[in-house]
Amino acid sequence: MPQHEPLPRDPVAEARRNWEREGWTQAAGPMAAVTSIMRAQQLLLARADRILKPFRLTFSRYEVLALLSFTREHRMLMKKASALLQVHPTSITNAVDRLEGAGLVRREPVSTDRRAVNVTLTPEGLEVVAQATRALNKDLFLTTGFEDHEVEAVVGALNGFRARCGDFTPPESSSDPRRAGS
Amino acid sequence: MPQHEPLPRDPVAEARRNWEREGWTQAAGPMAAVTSIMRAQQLLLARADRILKPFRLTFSRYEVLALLSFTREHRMLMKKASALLQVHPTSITNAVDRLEGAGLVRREPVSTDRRAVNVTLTPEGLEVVAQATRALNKDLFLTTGFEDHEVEAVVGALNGFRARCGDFTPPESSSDPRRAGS
DNA sequence: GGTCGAAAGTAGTACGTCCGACTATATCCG
DNA sequence: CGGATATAGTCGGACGTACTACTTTCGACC
Repeated sequence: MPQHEPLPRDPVAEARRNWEREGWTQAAGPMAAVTSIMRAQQLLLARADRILKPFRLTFSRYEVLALLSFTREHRMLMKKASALLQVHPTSITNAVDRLEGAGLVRREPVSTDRRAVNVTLTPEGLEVVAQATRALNKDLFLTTGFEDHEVEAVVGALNGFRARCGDFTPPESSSDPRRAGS
Repeated sequence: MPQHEPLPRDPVAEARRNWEREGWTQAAGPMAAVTSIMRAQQLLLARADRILKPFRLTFSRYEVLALLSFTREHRMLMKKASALLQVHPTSITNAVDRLEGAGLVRREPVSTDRRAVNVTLTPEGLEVVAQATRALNKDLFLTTGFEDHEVEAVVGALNGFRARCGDFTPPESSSDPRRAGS
């Protein structure tokens, strides 16, 4: 699936050695982690898009569908989708435009606020997202090769980072402060 | 820096609960890991681009400059840059177009192969990449908040994944088979 | 030596993302 | 009540990425 031949050596390790050679030893580890994340995301996104291609979906559009499918009424405000997916409102507009064109969602007015728009999953959309999820589970999530302890390590470490970056408010007081500890 | 308010709850944990509720327990962990990686990359890229903005650089263009800066002659074939950065040749063309426009690199013909093009760092480019690297070290890598053990966990786990995906050939025989061990 | 396939790079197109500007509506308050 | 401000969503543009198609050149084979 990568359009490139495998490299003879790990480019992340290479970069780390370069950093250490320049004396940036403190930054070398985090730099390697950041670079690993960037490259892994690139590989994951490419794989996901390839898996979703038969459904005429991209990963971004799949995320919108999946989000809707987990709501009671299969319906959500554009604004809320934008907030939950942490993307710019125009990205949601873009995704919904295409999903609506494909008949997988509908835009509906909101009676209590005429500025707002509800996005609703159509029956076709519900069917497609179910199939797409099965495909992703089978061909991506179940075959990443991540070991259980790696999953917890990655999720745990990135959890802390995301919380610090303001992705979400870490559960400090009430809810449940369990960490992804092994 | 995120253009959104922090969410009240962790969306990754939320998704994981949804997966488990549907009975996709095997896939739930890797799904959470993948989602974490996607979101972390989004946050990291946004931060990096913001840090690089004063230098009129994006992270992609910075990567090209950094790659060149670590070669002896500050020079590299387009093709090789494409392979090392694992991006499509057209992405390199795009990046080099803009870097050349900014006077940070030059395209030079290759005497032994008239199809090929060498990209060479200009003195301005060398200066800019040095400053940009200092900025990234200071404002991104040294402030990710990753603990040492988290760095090794993330790098190690993604290392395995990237090797399996064909990002690079894992060192199995000769070179140096040390893993990202603590 | 000539042909034919492969390789390096570029142009054009599609898509996703962000930003800034804009419209329409809602809300706050004086 | 009415103007100022804030909010929901969209439009146009910039940028990064990938894909396809194309040109030029290389190299290999007959």
